[in-house]
Parts: sequence; structure tokens; C-alpha cells
Amino acid sequence: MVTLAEVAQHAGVSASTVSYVLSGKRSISTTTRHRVEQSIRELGYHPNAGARALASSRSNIIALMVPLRTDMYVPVMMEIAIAVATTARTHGYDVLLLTGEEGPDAVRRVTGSGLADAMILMDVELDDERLPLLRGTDQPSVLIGLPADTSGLTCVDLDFRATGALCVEHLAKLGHRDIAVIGEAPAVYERHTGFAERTLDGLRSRALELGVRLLHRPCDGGYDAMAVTVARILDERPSTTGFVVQNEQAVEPLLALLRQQGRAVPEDVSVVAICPEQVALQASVRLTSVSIPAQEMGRHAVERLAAKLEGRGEDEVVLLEPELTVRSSTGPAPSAS
Amino acid sequence: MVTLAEVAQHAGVSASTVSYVLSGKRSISTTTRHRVEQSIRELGYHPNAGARALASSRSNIIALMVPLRTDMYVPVMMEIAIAVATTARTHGYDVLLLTGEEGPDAVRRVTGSGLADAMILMDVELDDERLPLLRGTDQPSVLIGLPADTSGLTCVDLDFRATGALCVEHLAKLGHRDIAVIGEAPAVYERHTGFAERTLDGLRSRALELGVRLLHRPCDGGYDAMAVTVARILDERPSTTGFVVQNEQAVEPLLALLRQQGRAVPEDVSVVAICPEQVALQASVRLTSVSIPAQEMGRHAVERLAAKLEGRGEDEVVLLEPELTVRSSTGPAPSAS
DNA sequence: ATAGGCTGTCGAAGCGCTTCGACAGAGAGT
DNA sequence: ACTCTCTGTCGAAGCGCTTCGACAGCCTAT
Repeated sequence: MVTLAEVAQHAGVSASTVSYVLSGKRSISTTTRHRVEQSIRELGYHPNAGARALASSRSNIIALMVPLRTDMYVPVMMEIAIAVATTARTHGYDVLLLTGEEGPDAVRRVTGSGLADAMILMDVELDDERLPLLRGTDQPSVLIGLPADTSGLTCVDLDFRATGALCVEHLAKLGHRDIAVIGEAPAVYERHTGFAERTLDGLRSRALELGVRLLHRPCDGGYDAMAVTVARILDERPSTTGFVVQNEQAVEPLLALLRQQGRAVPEDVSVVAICPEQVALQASVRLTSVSIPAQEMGRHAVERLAAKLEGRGEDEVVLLEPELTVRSSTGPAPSAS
Repeated sequence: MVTLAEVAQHAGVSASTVSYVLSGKRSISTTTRHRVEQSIRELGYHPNAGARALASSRSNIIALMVPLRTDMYVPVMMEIAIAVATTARTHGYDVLLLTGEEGPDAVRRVTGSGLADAMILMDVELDDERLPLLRGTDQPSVLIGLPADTSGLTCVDLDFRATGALCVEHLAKLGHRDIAVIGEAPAVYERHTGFAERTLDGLRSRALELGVRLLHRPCDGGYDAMAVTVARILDERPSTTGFVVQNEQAVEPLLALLRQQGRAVPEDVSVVAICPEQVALQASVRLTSVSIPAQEMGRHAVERLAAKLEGRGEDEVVLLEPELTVRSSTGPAPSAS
């Protein structure tokens, strides 16, 4: 391994000079800088991460805590993780991948050992047990998701309330008066991750404002569960002409079932999905959808964190504005045409 | 931050003794050990990662390089990544998440800086440009996937050749004489990731042995592309009664199209999928499939790496045995019944 | 001419840990 | 009784870097 000292010797300067060339924290004459850079290149020098971390008490690593379970929104998670990793690199950070498995202990370990300079937490529950720890440390952190109490925290999330409202609005505008909501799996509501409730809240309150009737049913992914759910909905409210689906695994089963029942999309029923763009585009019908901006969320989180690490940036809740893209799965309500 | 020295003082021993308690590299009397452990707990001590890395030249970090593109087998990637992270923890390692973006430079950076002790590479191409670097360093590494030349490398992968053979065998045993293979997207073959070719190879050679006719067509995910592909296959070989699908995004479109054409699964046609278990279970028909053992691959990779880091373990290619699970999408060929 | 302020460079201290060699004391073998 | 070996502990060196204060040399202002 090439060391700083070797580079210094090769360039005929002192070690500190090389260090200052690298960090830019003191002015260096152009000639010296060039000579040092030349030596660095010739010797193929890479600063030793451990030594750097020890001396500067900065590891240049951001910890990313992803949920352990792989049963939900996997593509969204993955996209966020990759966006975090690439954005972090552009700010000079690497990303440490932690799973939720260790829970709060992971936060203690990372904070205590100086392994990472900051953390990003995904899959935050409303009353997450990691939050007190985050509040109690001076290590910057950003949550992707929204807990119940956001005081002293920085959060990034899609504005799911507005998302719900947007879906109802779109369908109402097309003349639909009876809307069914195929929600997330019951387990998701039980876990209190918040986003599902917030969506529902947005859906309900806008429905109320617009005088639209709303029926909400949680639903596991998969065909069998969906068949039961759809049957029950149509039984209970035969006049239903609009559907909102939040569970991305439910999208395709829903479409298949509607087709099977002889209900054409979008002629007889309209479907709005809340899902990643890719899912909306690859479904059997190109779906009118509010996309989940995974990339943007990851990018945002890192940028907030980078700002905090540089001393700028306050605690703040950033709710990304939802955007509804009209595609081929929604149209005027049959009775209204 | 609590330091080793503070723990030592609190426990009334020297710093080195505390260090030896922590590492277990020298024998320590039970009473001393207990006293030290007590102090560690009371003070909430966590060893500083940077200092440790510097002094021992071991970072206890494994780098995981995931592909940048999120257009393919995302669930598989995610599952592998999570398995890697959790398995690594049980061996005392953390995981650094690198994206393919930086390419070979990332390998240089990580190796040169001592950021990680070892690497796991995913999405390895047949003639990957990172391979020479790996061979040229003494840093242990494991590939998930199989390059053309495996000399001096450790690789873990599903035995895709055997997987292909297994699929043909199963269909042949059921009496199918004309089998169509819906392959990966053309881009996958162009990228030479190897696994698609190896599967095809296995399919073809077993088909030849068993006297079964095989028709292979690459296919993008999505309904439109699939419609074209299926139409062309049935046009060219109307006697086709067996399908093998490798592209997990193609599974649902294929089923939908067959249904639409009035061909019942499994009465008229049989479908075997090569996909993660979850996909096979959640499809509209419970699919007979060879599952892609993502978890096992991740676990295996870490264990090989841990072995290497401890000095045990040779370079070796581990091909995981495929397993075919019969579900409801395959049955006797109609003419054979 | 001289004091004052820059600019660019250097030396040395120290970050918190691991690890090597040294060594005191206890037990075993003669 | 004396040496030899082992066990458990300690002190000190050093890992490779950052950073602080010092200072030489030069330029500008008086």
C-alpha cells in the first residue's frame, strides 16, 4: 500500500502539504499542487480510509437502514437504495447497508463506533423505536417516511395525503360517484407505517368534499385474495365504477378479475394506481397513476444529509408533491357519458 | 465518545487488557474479563471503527457491488443484497453498497483505500472488465454469476445449465414434444451476462437428448411484445404445448395471452417458469417453477468470503443445484393423455 | 527603511486502537 | 530448594492521516 508519506517523499514535499493538496483546506501553489498530483497518479495512491476516519473523525460513510422484509414494495426500496448510493457518491460519501434486523441496536452501534457520519432510515413506523435514539444523538439523520411526531427530525416522503386526494379528484372529475379503494395488505395497516393511513385519509376527506362515495378494503397481493375482495366490493356497491389501488401487487390481479367479469377498462370501470412508474407502464393496461418517486426520495434524502453534514440545513419535513399521469385505465363514468 | 482508555481506567486494568478481552486473542482471567465487560456495559462503550481499521488493517466491511440498472430481476437483486447484509452481520461484517456506476474504479478505490476487506460482485458479465483487477489483488472476492474464465476466482451461481435441462425433462416426461422458450430480453443476451446463454444451452442439449423440439425466442417484458412473440411462436409451431419462461416480467403476460387465446393452463399448454419462488406463487396460476435461490446465493457468497478472510477456503466455483417444484401450471400433453 | 500582513510550506502532536515483547507470579518437575 | 514453563497482565510502539501553530519569504503600506 502506498502511503501519504511515500507520496510526499516522491514529490519532495512534506506529508502535510500532500494532505492539504488533497483536502484543499489551505492554499497551495500551483506548481507544488501539480507536482503532488503527478506523484499521486504515478504511485497510484489512495488515502487509507481508516486512518482518515481516525484523524478527522469523519468516515465519509452514510448508513442506510432498509427494511428486512422483502414482501413489500421491493422495487421501490431498491430504487431508493440505488439512488441513495449514487447520489452519495457524488457528494463524496459511500453507503453502508444495514438491515432493520438489528433494530435500534444498529443505530447505537453505528453512532457509537463512528462507522458512519449520518443515517438514512427507511420504512419508518409511526412510533418507531429508533426515533428517541436519533433525537438523542448529534449524528444527522433523515427518515424516508413520516412518523407520528416529526419534531427534531428531518423527513422526506411522498405526500400521500395529497396523493389520495388527487386520485379521488381525477375520478370525480370524470363523473365517477362510487369509488372503491383496494388498500394495502392488512398487515401493513397493523404495522402503522403511516403512509397507508395517510393515503386513506386524503382519499376520504376529498371524497367527502366532492360528495363521492368511498369504499375501502385492505387486500393482500395475489389472485385469490383479490377475487374475494372484488366480489365483495361489487356485491356491496354494484354501482362502483372507479377503483384506486395502492398495493402494487394487487394491480394485475385486479385488472385480470375485472376483465374476467366482463367489465372493460376504462369503458366500464376506471382504475387509478399508486405505484412506481414502471409498474404502471408494464401492466396489461397502461395505467393512469400517481407514481412513487423513489429516485427523487433517495436523492433528496442524501442531499438533505449532505447539507446537514456541512452545517447548513435545518430539520424539516419535505413532502414531495404527487403527480397524476393520465394513461389508458381511466375514462368518463359510463352513466355520465 | 467513550474510548478504550476510559474503559480500562474504569475497570482498573490497562488498555491492552481491554483490547484482549474484546478480541479474545490472549487468555484473560475470568474475574478480569467480567470486570471489563461490566465497565464496557456501564459506559456504553463502542470501539471506534476507524481506529480499529487503522491499527489492525481490517475494516470488517464487505463491499457489495450491485448493478446500477433497475430494469431487471430487481427482486432477486434485493433479496441477495439483504441476505448478504444479514449473513455478513452474523460473521461480524458490515456491508458497503456500491453501484456498478463507477465500474472498475470502484474496485480500485475500495481495494486501495482499505475501505473494505473483501468484495462481492453481482451481475458479472462474461468478460467483465473488473476481473483482471480482482485477479491482480490479494483482496478476497466472490462473484455472483459466472464469467467466461473463472480461473483464480470464486463464483456462486445457480446452475442454469442444469436448470434448463430440468425444465425440458419435466415437460418431456409429461409427453410434450414441442416446447417453446420465452427467453430474456434481447438486451440481456447482448450484454453477455452468461446466465441466459447457459440456460438455453441446458435446454437445447437436453431437448436434443430427449428428442424434443425446441423453439427459442427472446422477449421483452410487457404485454405488447409478448403478444407478438406468442403469436409468432404458435404460427410457426402450432403443435407447441409446452412453454418455458425465464423472464419473470414475461410470466403474467404469457398467462394472460394464453387464456385470451382460449388455451387452458395446464390442460392445453403447460408452462414452466424460472423465477423467484414468490413470483411463482403469486401468479394467476400457481406456477411449476425452478426457483432462483437468491437468499442462498447471498448467504453462500458471504460464507465463502468469510472463509477466505480467515485463511480457509480455496477459489472454487459453486453451482447451486436447481430444484423444480411442480405446481398447477404443468400437466400431461393433450395428445399424450 | 521598517513594520505589518499574506502566502505557502513544514514539523509535530495526536486520533483510538492492536499487537509485540517483557515480565511477575504460580505451579510443576527434578 | 531451584529451575522451567505457563498464564495473565502491562507498557510502548506504531498504524496513516489531519490539523494546529510556527515561520520563512515576499509584497505592500507607511
